[in-house]
Amino acid sequence: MANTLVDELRWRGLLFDQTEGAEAHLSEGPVTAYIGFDPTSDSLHVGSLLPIMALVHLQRYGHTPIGLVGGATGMIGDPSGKSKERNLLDEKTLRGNVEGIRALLAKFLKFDGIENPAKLVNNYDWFGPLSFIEVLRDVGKHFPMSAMLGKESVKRRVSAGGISYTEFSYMILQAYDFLQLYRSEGCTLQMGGSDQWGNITAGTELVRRSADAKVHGVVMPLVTNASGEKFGKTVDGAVWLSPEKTSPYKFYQFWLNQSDENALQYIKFFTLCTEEDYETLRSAHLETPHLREAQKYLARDVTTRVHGAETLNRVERSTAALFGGDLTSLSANELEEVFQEAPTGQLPKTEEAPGLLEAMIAVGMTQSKGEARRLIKGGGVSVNGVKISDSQLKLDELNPIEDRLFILKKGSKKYFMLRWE
RNA sequence: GGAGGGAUGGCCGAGUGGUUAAAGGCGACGGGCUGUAAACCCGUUCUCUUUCGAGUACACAGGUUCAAAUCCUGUUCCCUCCA
Repeated sequence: MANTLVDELRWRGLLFDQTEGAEAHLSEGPVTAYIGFDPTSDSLHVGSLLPIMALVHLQRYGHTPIGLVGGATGMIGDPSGKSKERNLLDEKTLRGNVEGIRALLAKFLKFDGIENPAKLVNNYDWFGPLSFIEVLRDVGKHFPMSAMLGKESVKRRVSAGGISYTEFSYMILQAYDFLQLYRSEGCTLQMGGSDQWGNITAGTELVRRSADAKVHGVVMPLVTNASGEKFGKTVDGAVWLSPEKTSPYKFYQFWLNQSDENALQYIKFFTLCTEEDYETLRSAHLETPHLREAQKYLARDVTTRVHGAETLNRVERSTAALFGGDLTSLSANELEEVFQEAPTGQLPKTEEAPGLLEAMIAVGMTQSKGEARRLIKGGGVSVNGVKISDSQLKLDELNPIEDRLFILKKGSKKYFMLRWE
């Protein structure tokens, strides 16, 4: 372990910017720090993993981490990094989302049994009872218009077509969070992604002006892949942390399929790998890149932390069966277990067996028979591990497993399951 | 308010009466190579049809013509310039 939190963040490449004196402040002793999470969905996606890891690092270095869920700010919408005005969520939806986030954070942080237990707060608790008049009088007074208009997030939105008063006010709310946590918890540090810099400094300003205290901000880089695209988005959409939204199998595969460069970077970002172990792994990876040890390490580590060791085990067994293993060595029941996350279709056993083309449509592999035919012609389809070249085949000619199950494969890694019973 | 330009397949973009289901690019999908990678190479990419072929399609609604994405009229939407 590095000597201090800042050193730790630095070698991991997680230190993007910090307010003046932040590093000194952190080295003086344990501090209380917070990071905000946006509850616009009931699950966080992998993009939120970085701030979560930041809380974890805080706790490891003896600081007290506070996770703040924006029950109130989520109703407003942060204009940072957004090009459009957001839809507002109702209170009930938000409450549900907050609960989901609480459950998730519990997997990463210790909430009791140690000297610096993590805390979770919801800013709706203090914004709910607060009146508009109070905000304008006590908080708004400390915000010069010129400073607000000068914020990058505001400028970009104004020139991109406008911003509503509601979202314009967002920074005031986030700043007030900091003030509130400073007063009630002695919180002196806010962390976040670099897109939060404007909001964070709004907070340190507010605390300085209204409580006459020096508090700090530390921001982390935004995670992008090697080609600069936003991290965590795939063609199927975001990669979520909850198993209901993104299956553990897909989750594991997401990490496993990272490029060499990204994998090494992400190990520093998303695992607790020590610097020594990292260097060992890195040189091993550079020497034998085809073994993809970095990807495997990354996928195992993150999947275990998010979904648990048991789930990792299951996912790895599926992976072994799918890549390199022999499907037909498994029983129908085992296959159903392995492919429980694959798209599944069903066809009835009729007098005349349905054709393969129909089956492909039934499991959602293709939209039309023409497309199915072309795919077979191109050599992109296997059934129960056997590559198909004849699109006229009927199901009874394709050796159903235990006379009722087909595993269809499209391309090299997309699987579909067909029940024929 | 005045003048002009435009709307083509998931996206960009050729095409101004007949070999145009519509060039080219991107994306997507499949194959090869490989490490379940990157790069690269090849193929496919409206629907139905084994093939032949048929149907639908170039903003929308009509019209001219043997024949229209292409010409005409109206409608809707977008853009640029002037005031």
